[in-house]
Amino acid sequence: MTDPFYITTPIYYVNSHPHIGHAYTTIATDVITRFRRLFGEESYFLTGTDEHGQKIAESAAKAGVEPQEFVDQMTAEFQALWPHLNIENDQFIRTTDPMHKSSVQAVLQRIYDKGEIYLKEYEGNYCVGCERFLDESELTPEGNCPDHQKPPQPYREKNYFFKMSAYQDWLIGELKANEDWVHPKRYRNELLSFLEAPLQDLCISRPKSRLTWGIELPFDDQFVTYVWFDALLNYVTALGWPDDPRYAKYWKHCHHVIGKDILKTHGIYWPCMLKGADLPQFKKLVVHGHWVIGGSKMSKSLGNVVNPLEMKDRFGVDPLRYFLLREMSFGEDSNFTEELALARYHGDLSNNLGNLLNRSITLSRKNFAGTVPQPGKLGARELQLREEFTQGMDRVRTLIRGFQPHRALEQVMQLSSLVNKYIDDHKPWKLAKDPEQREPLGTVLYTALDCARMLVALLHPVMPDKMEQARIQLGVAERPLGESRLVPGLLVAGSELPEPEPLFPKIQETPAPAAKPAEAKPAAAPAKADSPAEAEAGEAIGMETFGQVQLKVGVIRECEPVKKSDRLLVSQVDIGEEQPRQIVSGVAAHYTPEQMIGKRVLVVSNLKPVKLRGTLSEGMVLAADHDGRITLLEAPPEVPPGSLVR
RNA sequence: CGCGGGGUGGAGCAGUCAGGUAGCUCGUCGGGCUCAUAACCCGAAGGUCAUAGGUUCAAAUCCUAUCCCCGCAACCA
Repeated sequence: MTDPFYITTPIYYVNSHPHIGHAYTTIATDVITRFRRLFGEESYFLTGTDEHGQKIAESAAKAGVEPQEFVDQMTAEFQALWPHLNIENDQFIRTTDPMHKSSVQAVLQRIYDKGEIYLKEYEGNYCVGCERFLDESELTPEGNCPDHQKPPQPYREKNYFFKMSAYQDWLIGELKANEDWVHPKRYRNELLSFLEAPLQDLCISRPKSRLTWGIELPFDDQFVTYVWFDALLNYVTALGWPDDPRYAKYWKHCHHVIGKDILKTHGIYWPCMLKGADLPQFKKLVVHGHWVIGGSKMSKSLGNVVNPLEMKDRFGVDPLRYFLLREMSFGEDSNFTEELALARYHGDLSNNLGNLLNRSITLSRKNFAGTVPQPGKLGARELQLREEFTQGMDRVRTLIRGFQPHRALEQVMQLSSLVNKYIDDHKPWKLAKDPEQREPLGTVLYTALDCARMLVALLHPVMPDKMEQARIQLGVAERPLGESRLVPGLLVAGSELPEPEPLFPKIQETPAPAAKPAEAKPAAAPAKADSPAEAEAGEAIGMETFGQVQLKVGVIRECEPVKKSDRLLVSQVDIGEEQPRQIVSGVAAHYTPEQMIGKRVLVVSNLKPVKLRGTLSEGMVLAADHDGRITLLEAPPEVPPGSLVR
């Protein structure tokens, strides 16, 4: 009798569109859930959206709609996407659900009644433009807001605080006592190191004068609750806390799957909040890493941007799911490139598994009139193979339960290899030529098909559609779900085997980048360009606009690093004026000061001077950016400094 | 001393928390097979597990120090 299993993704903030991060977390959670069900555990999978807050209100205003209308649209986007990624969640919670709101208020009231929430007036640097308090460290050297170039105003404000600091020692104790509370363990250590510094009380409100799009505090209608008590509580309110039987059944078995970016909120704020509300703790925090593109950040130049979600159109959803789960060592960051995805697809799915299915089905059809062969008496080799499968499937179960899907899938593929080897060893194509060997032939082919059947069951959680097709190819009538499917010998001899088609056909190597630009990208329909930089080949500018830019040739006479900065170099550039210009450039990652000196570069000479990291910069040196590499553009040696560039 | 992650055969990665024959995928070379999606199987070459110390009967794994990469933060006019 195993415990029920409750698993959640974070609720996603609907101020931005769904991206690979959302998709990965949700797919991983879905896969784990489906595995648990395969292993016979009763599971409940929750995801949803976080819909309140300042940014939402702003975005709605900008779009000229009411916040509710805005979040309805954005949430619909998430809800529409998940089925396309073969995600089957049991529930989808929205923080604007009435039930959620009333539960949040109930929890807040409860903590307030205990005296764990207090009102405090405090003073800070408030930037009206940003509509928020700025920390000292965020200000420019002159003490201005970096975005608005204006000094923030000293501002007094009252807000409610949760006495989180009181729970610091308790939390440290919990983390130390429960080694498995946070997975992988590394993140537990990280939390403990956070907790070496004193924990501050948590500001949990916003005055309505600043923000109305939120849940009103039950004990003061002049305030709404800030994100923490609104968003994190969804895990509890979704279950119908306090009275719904789902809460009683599932809550204490709760596993939170999160990306490492929100470790602190889930590993520190959330346990303290639960403790403050006298609610039981969740069971486990499961933390995964991030996808990086091509080893570093995405380069916006040309076709090098890999949008992982577009991979679904190229490979199909299921292979994408397989790749994401197999490739990322759970907890670590991982690289996403088309090459890696293609290698996995061909190596694991086409060659190993797909071909195994194809060859064993084809052989059986040819020799047994299109049906699953009748096996003879099993020999030592067959029994051994079954034993290896039984053990292998146990390992898969253990690895999945230990949140190591990458290793679980590695294990599955090794089982697949084993069957390929078994077939090769027994050479059924040879047996087929000898009428005397009819029975051993049946045994070998049956065993291969039966093993393939178990592999299909094992991979169903990862690739539901593909494995459903495979199930049909194997002539299995029942859906291969449920633990009993993981038992050898269940394949029914005599079942019809339809003509197989390759499940994972080979995919052409990367088409030349030139092939692409013509076709529009209808797939990712809704708005894309969210920053001006992405407007790339945007509207053409007129000559008069370009004419406003004054370019000159300059020679770098001196150069040194800017202190307290690892991207900036400051150069003295001779552009034919009496004094050399001091120019700061963000090229320290690509050039040493020594390499800079003597270069004959192109300079924008009529830029408004600014201070960067406290150092004055009176212009800009032009450079080419190719795949993240920076190369300074240089003028030929015969051009004297000060020459105008036109 | 801002925070964190990583350095394992040619490439990409497991393994490190609970020390005990160094594993996977791809690539290379040789062989086998021909049922199958030019797939499958076998064999070989190739690693002082970044470096230096230490603990231990035993260290990729634990401890200390150092070097190098990469994210984040600040910052690329």
